[in-house]
Amino acid sequence: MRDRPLVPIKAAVRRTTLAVDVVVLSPRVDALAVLLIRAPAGARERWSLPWDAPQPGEGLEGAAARITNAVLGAAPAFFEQVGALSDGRRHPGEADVSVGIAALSPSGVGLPVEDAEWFPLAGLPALTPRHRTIVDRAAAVVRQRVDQSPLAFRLLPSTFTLSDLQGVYELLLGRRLHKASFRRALQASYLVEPTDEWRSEGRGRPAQLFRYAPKKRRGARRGVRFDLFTE
Amino acid sequence: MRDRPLVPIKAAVRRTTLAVDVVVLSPRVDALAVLLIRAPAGARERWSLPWDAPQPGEGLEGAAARITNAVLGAAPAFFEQVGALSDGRRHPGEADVSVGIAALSPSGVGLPVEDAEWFPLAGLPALTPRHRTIVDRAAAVVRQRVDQSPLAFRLLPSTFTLSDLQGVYELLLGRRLHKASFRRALQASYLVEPTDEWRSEGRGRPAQLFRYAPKKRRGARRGVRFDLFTE
DNA sequence: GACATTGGTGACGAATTGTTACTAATTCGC
DNA sequence: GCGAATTAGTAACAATTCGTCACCAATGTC
Repeated sequence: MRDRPLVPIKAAVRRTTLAVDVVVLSPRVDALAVLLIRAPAGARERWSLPWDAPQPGEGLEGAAARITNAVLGAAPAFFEQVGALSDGRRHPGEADVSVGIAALSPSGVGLPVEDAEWFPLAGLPALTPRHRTIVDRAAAVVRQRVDQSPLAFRLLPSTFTLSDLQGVYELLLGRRLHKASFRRALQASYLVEPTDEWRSEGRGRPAQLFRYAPKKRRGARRGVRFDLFTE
Repeated sequence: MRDRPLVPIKAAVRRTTLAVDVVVLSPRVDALAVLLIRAPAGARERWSLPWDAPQPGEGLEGAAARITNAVLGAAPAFFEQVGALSDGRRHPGEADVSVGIAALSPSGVGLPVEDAEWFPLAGLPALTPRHRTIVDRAAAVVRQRVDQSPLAFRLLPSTFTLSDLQGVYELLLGRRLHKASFRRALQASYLVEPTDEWRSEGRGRPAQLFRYAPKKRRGARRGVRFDLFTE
């Protein structure tokens, strides 16, 4: 405690450069895909996440929506911040600070502009170190939020089959789920209600269509779980 | 898709003012407390979170450590980002963007400087709107991370009783836990190991001391839980 | 009509969880 | 010294949840 200032810190703002870096995720052909843009010639990495500085008066999520719209032609269906990074590592615009944002976009919505392309999450080209971190965190955040937020429903049309829904969950979580267990948990959650429509799609029995209709239920607070500590 | 630019966005950094706002949380007399600093005379709110702009070359967590040290005289035991806010709402330093950081400090470590004081989380004085949001999010983040991160152990000395540990969990979660269930879950988690020391503290049977010693265990991946959707 | 394919559910054993109730070791009051 | 109070620690039971298997239903294909 010797070298602590005797008076409270004198806080002062400083000017820094800030970037919003967006990880647009979308289900494409049975895998989650990330939207990347071609870097200008001469850059060390040939691809990067879409990014920009936020406009004055524009919120961070607003900037993410604008950026997604500029690259994909459609606003994302869901956002989640991934964290702010100021690690001094390389960024395409040499921004001092990056705010990473995960954005989810339903498949079939929007079309990438000429210099943008979908890449499967599992097979991305080289990115700047900071972008690489942001992508990894975005995937982790999505996996963590998928059962606490109606995120999966934003990737589906307003009515959908339970198999569709399970497919989205499997894509987002990156693993297979057991059909009976999935439906039982869904039943218990009161998140969907059946419509009286059915959809026949090729072979197999037609599936009933459901819609997202969350009902209030008392918070089921469990004991401590002591999940896997990643640290 | 009409009004979408025909070429990929030309990203450009802009200069903005950035603040790191720290929510220092610490167990004080059976409640979680937040460290606030007295605002300069004339400010609309009389108290605020400790904050500052990050120094050049200093990371965001580094800034949070420096700020905490300046106000408390001790570095925090744990950090977690709470998110970046650029909502245009009021901030003591009129920063364009705030990065909120939750910092945990063990009780009994450090001493607030003259113009700083602990307030119980449940009874805070008025803060600027942005600071109020950051505090609320910090509490939520801590509650969410407490069973995924060895955060509770950072608030305890290297050896502790299981009652101590349960008390910290209850403080962080803001609710009581059942003794037998807590211990069974802890047993199953292989996070602690007993020492051969015992501590007799006033009346009652002496308690065995434990230490934090996480053992590797295979990731227990469960099915989907469909937790409470807050949205 | 047999069969492949997809949708949907009942039911059973295993594992987990919430709770009660008990035993153990100590201090306090008298 | 001795019982009451207090805190630590655990066994055991009931209820619930979870993972899985097995099956039935409805459709298209041959």
